[in-house]
Amino acid sequence: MKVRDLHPWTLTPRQAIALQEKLARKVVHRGGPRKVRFVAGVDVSTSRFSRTAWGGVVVLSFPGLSVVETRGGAAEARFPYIPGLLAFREVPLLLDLFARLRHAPDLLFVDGQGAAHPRGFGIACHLGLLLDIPTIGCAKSRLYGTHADPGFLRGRSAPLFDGKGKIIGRVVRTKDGTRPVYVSVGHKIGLAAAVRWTLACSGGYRIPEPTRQAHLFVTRLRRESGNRGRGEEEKRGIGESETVNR
DNA sequence: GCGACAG
DNA sequence: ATCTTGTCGC
Repeated sequence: MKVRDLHPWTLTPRQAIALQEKLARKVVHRGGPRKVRFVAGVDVSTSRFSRTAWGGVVVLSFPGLSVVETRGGAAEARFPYIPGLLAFREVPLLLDLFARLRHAPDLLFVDGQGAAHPRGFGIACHLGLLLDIPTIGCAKSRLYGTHADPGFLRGRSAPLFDGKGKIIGRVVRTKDGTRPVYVSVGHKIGLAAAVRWTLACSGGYRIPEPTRQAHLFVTRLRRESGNRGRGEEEKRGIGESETVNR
């Protein structure tokens, strides 16, 4: 039985919120990966003409940050995009892709929030909890919380506060002068470590390499497998690759 | 009631 | 996220 079979995905928004409140208590906001050999990134792209969603998982070596494996595919998104409930739309597809992965990531970057969420349970927490691995939520824009300007230079950051003065994440400048990214704890990692890993996995671009490679992969997958989407789902992943361990 | 609102 | 042409800056 696969992980997804243990989880009810066909929920109403109200039920989804109740589930988040329940699962949020199980998230671990401390620690971090001990030794990192593989870092992964995920991305999902949706069609405007149908409910088709293309997704991809890319595993990179660390500290080299070179791609060692890619898995991709398409499926029907069974839940609409609702701010705060993104996981219910993207996680099912991503779990299927992880089930086909040969390399087990030591750390995962998720394109979205972790604890910086209305109920402290963004998609990074959701994925981390179901996969039971350290995850970092690194979003391109804000969903929840308030903050000051982190400063112009790469490496600078500012705390992200919830409505009660509690720090739920950090706004991090990963590249001089570009818009900052929103970093928050996903699962099995602390905020300070999450920020350090984000910077350690960012090079000359604003987006951390794992997430950036996942986005590039999905864009390529979508282009090579014919766009559009309506009809046949469970499409094969094109351009998948793997590199034998060692 | 009005605005905010990951991807 | 998606769509879409040009354009501002290093």
